[in-house]
Amino acid sequence: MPDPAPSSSRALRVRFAPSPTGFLHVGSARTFIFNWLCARHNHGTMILRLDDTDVERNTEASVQSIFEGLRWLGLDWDEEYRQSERLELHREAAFQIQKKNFAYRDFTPAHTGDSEQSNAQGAWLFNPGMRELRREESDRRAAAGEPFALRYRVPRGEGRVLRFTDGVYGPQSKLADEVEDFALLRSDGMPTYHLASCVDDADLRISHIIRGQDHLTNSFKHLLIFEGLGVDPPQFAHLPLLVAPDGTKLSKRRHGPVVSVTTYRDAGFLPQAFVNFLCLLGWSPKNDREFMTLDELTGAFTFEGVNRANAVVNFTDTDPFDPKAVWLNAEHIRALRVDDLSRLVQPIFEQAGFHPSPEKLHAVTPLIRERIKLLCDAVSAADFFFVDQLVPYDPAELIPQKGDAALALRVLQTAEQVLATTPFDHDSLDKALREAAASLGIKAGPMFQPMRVAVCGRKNAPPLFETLVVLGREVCLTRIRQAEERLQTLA
RNA sequence: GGCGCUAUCGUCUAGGGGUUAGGACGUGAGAUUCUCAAUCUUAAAACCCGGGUUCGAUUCCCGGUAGCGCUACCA
Repeated sequence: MPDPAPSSSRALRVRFAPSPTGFLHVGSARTFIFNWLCARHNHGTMILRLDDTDVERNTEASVQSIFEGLRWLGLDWDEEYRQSERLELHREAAFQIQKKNFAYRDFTPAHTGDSEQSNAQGAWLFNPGMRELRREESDRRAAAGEPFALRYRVPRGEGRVLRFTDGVYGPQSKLADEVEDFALLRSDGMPTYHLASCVDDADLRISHIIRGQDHLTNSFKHLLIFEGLGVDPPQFAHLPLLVAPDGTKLSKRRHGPVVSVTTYRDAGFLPQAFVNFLCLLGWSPKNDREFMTLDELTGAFTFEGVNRANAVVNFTDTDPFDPKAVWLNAEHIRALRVDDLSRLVQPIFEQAGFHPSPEKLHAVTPLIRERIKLLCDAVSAADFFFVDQLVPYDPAELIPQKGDAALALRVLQTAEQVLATTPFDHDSLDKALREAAASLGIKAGPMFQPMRVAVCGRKNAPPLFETLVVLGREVCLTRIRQAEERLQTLA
């Protein structure tokens, strides 16, 4: 083991340690974010460690998908490790723990029964006979090749109380007698999660372990391992879990793609909005602020702000995203500069089969910025700017509320004349079209609605004059003439 | 079953021995506007239950209940 003498003033080092058994899950992403916030807030070191000791379930594809997710979040890390490359360290540590008599060999065959049933009568603590096996016999059986698991020799019968102060949950204690003799090494010689994790945390001089609350009770075991290793344990801080509306822990199996961060990315969430949303789940700056930039989050982050109850991510079958996440995303979109939004939305239009020039897109962007909640909404909000031919619409939509086809036709004919002769800028069009309405003896509404439908192909669209300007005179005139023809078909 | 953790509007949360229990999302109504959106105003909506401590508990303590987690040679 490396230098085991940490000082209380050692540098802050935190780690995010996902096991690559699938895509990056929103709960994991949140754990990563809180670790990152803690690191950056305290000018510490952020470490990414892939806990990939479970060869059965780990895949390289998962590793890639985790990187993909993290890259999208846009949060960095300073050091990177793979647990599978540190196997020797773990084995050596296990050997040292055993040597110090903090662990013993258990030759009992692996437990295969239904664990629920075996737990029904009470907690299993250790396999009788194995804890007290004489050293010589244990050595002999091991030398003879008999498989064994290495178990921690949890202190018993001395009333020992295990204690630590959690950064979120406060003082924690548990009777050592109630902790089972957990495994350190499996009978195939591979380290368990508990061992590998603690050995690496010690070796990497992790100062704060920030992880999901599902590890809260595991921390007592980890305390014991650190003791066996002869190092001071790090500080612990557990985060409340993210749960589904039914209260169960978010899981890939039960809840599907809604728990994958790539689902949010693909739906057009902004990473900063997603991060903002996740931070607000189980944490509060306590000042009623909700919309926050990464810098603001970093500045405001403290463990005191972390809530202790699980947080529900509110999705349904029809709507996979929490309404608050969507709202925050809209807020972040509105906060974007036109340049940036325009650049983000470009690939989305490309995917949808539109190929707007950057200039045109730049002109369209301000018209849709306040009208979209997700980036992908941009296509349905602005497609009419980029098509050659409007998709057919119901000509009846051209007729204003209190009017008839004849009025609509007069409006369009008047509009056609105005558009043909007026300078094509916002203010001129505004003035000329309002005057035209007045000359027809109608209000702005009945004047603009037929025009809007004619030009956009639908009733709900961005403001008319801006739209006309972006579309350009020729396109507007063409579409208005087409609308007039469509109107004829009604009569 | 054992152990641990948790409990404020539907959801995310603030608060805390005496408050009209605050904000936000969502929902309803209204205002504004050329539609939509945005914006503004407004309404409905919460302290799990029972004991105790106290002049007074939603807040502190205990119990119950419920939920979650751990209870694997998974992580």
